[in-house]
Amino acid sequence: MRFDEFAKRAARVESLSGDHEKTEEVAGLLREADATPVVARFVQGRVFPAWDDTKLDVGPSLVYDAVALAGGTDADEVERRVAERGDVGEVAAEVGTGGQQTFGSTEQTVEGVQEALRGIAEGSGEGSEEKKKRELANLFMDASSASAKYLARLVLGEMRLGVGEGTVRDAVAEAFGVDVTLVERGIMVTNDTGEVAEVARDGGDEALADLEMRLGRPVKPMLAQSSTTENLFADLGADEAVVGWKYDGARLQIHVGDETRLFSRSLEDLTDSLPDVVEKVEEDTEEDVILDAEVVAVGDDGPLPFQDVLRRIRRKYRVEEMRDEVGLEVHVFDVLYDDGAVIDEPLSERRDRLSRLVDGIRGRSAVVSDIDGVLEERRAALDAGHEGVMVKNPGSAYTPGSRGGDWLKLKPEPETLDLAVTGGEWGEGRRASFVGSYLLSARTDDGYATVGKVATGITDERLESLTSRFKELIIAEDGKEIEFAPEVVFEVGYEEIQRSPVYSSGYALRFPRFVGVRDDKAPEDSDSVEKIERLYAQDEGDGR
DNA sequence: GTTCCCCGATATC
DNA sequence: ATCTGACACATTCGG
DNA sequence: CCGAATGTGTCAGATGATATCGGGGAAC
Repeated sequence: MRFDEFAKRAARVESLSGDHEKTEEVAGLLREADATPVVARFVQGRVFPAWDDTKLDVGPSLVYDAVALAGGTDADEVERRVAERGDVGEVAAEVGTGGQQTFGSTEQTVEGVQEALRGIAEGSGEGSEEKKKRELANLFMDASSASAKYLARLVLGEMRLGVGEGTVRDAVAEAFGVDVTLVERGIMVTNDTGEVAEVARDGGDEALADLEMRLGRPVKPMLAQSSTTENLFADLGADEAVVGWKYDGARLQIHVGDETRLFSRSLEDLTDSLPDVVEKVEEDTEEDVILDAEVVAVGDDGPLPFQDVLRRIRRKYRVEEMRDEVGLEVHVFDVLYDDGAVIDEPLSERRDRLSRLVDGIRGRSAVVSDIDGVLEERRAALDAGHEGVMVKNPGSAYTPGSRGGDWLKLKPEPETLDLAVTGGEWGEGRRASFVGSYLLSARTDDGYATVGKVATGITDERLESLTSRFKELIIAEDGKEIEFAPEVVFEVGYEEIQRSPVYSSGYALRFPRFVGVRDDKAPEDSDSVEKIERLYAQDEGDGR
């Protein structure tokens, strides 16, 4: 299939609004394309399957350069236009064709594009960035304007077609007349919609059924939903619950076979950066199992901030030194494979199984039958400096990648601060015509110091009214960045205060969200850096 | 010619 | 991570 | 009893802080 044809079809998918229509359109595309696996990935904005460690290493900046090179402008001009239009794709489409004519006429195929991108991904070493730019620019020059649009989006991983894994799953089933459940299982096990589409096309239901969970091949971890103490048992739909401590670390899927492999939440192989974890696991476990766990950083006085975990995972250099500086603890809380997949067993059985398989590195959990039991565990977890608890349905299976009501997380109510808005940034995509995020500052003795930004928690309607209000307060603009006169105060919710190497106050909010405008407050009445300092110190004292 | 720093990309939450 | 919004589908409400 | 209103689940998209790695280029 020519990439140009793919681009036209993609445009059609994008224009549809109903899920069913989209699914049908994607199904048609999969059926007609000879390069089924490639198309199945491209349609989701993926070039490589999730398990593939190949990275394009191409981001917005490099794309602007390449588009500029192809279109004979400069990167600043491209960036300016992207800020205006809110979409790289559209700018690429315009620039590459001078607004009118198709530049090249090379019949680039979908597979050809994939090959070219693989080539780009593989480049490294001196001069490689320049080479990437040139190769990308060549792709743009060979592309029609429709192609350029989707090519730009593809390399950035944002197709914006409204198509995700669920749509592709249904489309594969429809396109090749196979069972959706088998497709879903296949995707779960392979983590590659491309491969599953091909298997479905060539071998039907039978071939799909042969795909199985295997040691060394990671599976997406099961996810949780947020809940509240009031709704907990109703959300769970059970009268008993398995309550486990929730640790502030990184998710780890541990495969113990001939060798031990560690995978992250997004299926990245983390083994080489965590030799101490491998040792601990091998001391405590038997072979041929897959475990689900969380790693946390620990010091002499209990758990360390999440930032310390980040200093360990994915590290390539000075791994041995760091292992002494930032200690790690593993807390295993589930088992997915024990000489064969056990994900369909109910949690209560897997929990028993787990207690037979591991001992020292098992995370703490208890079975309770009322909210008081849950709160008791949460108190204990918080006192020990951890994040809260996970509450799980004892009868539930392990459903990889899904965020159903079987696992619930219970975090403390978010704290709130009143902060002055001193800046902002123009948005992208559907926020293109709005200020998409706001810079927050806390009071100091002689002015304001920044503590982070907020962007989430704002309704579309509010986004619009805020934008017109803040337009009046613009002092300066630089690219997409805006400076505002400090007049408006936002109430902002957050999870935690952390030390910041970036913001001038020296602190930043973790998971900030917009709660409301404090029209009753002037910026001089906003919260101070001193208060933030105090809150930070207090958190530290609270057993962490 | 080396070393150091900046910044973009990619990952964690 | 967080949040909003769009849609599909199931359940309840109101006449 | 039927159509409208309401609730629930799933998905997509737009955005937060932060750490490391790698390439490029300035400083030495």
